[in-house]
Amino acid sequence: MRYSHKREAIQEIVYSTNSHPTADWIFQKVKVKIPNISLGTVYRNLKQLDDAQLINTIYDGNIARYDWNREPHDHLKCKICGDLIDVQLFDEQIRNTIKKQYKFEADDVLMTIIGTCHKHNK
Amino acid sequence: MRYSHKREAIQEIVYSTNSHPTADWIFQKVKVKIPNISLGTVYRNLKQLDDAQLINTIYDGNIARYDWNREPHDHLKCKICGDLIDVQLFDEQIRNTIKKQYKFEADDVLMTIIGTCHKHNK
DNA sequence: ACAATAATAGGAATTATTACTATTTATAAT
DNA sequence: ATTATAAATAGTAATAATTCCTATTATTGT
Repeated sequence: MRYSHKREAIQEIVYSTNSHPTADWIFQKVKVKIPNISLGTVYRNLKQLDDAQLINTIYDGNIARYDWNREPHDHLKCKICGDLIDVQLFDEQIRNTIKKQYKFEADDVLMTIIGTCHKHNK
Repeated sequence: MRYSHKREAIQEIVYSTNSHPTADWIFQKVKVKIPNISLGTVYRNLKQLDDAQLINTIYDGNIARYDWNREPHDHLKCKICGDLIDVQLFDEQIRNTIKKQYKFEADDVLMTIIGTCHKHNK
C-alpha cells in the first residue's frame, strides 16, 4: 500500500474520535483540511485501512461505521440518540470458550446491546 | 392493523424458512402466488409485521433480513457462503445479568459470531 | 350497500456505496 | 534529477436497498 496524504488524513480522523463515525461524517471532516477530496476516495481508503487492519468496520443497522479500536469489544446502542458506546463485556477467555461451543470455525464475536443510554433518564 | 391478503402471504413465507430471507427474496417468492404485488408492499408489510412483533428484523452487514424466530437467540454468520445459523448461546438468566452490568436500560442483546461453517471444511 | 380509511401498485426519490476513466502522484529505477 | 510505473484520485455515473408519493383498490363498520 503506497503512501497517500489523503489516507493519512482519513486515518487520523478515525483515530481522533470515539463516535464510530460514518463515511460521510469523515468526508465532511477531511474536506475541511483537503477541500478537493472526493467521497469515493474516503470509501476506498476506509476499505484499505480495514483490509490492513488499521481500523475496524462496524455495521450499525443499514450503515457502515468505522472504529479505531481493534481490541475485542462490544457496543451499547442507544435506540433514542443512536450513540454507540464501547464496552468490554467478556474477557478474552470467555470469548474463546464461546467460539469453541459450536462446530464453527469462529473468527470474531460481535455483540451489540440495544437500549436506552443514561442521557435519556427521566 | 387491518387484514390484508398480501400481508398474510408475506408472513407465511417468512414463517416457512429458516434462511433469514431478504426483502427481495420474499418478494420473488410471494410474486409466484400474487403476481401483481409490488416490492414497496413487501417492505411496508415487513415493517408492520416487525412493529407488531410478529417477525424480527436482523441487520446483516448492509442488508436487512427477516426472521420468524422471536425467541432470544444468536447467529453464526459464515463469511464464505453468507449463511446465518440460529444458535442459543446464553440462557435468559445470563442475558439479564449482562443487561444489568451497565448503566444502560437494555432491551435486547444481539450477538453474531463471524466465521466459517461446516460446509467448508477441507 | 355504502362510507371511511387502510392498503396497494407503480414509479420516483433517497441513501449508502461501488464502479469507471482520464488525470495526478508516489516511488523505484535509471 | 529525470523518467517510467502503477497506485491513487476526482468527478461522475451506476447500483442496490429502501422509502416516499399519489391515484386507485380493498376491508370493515354501519
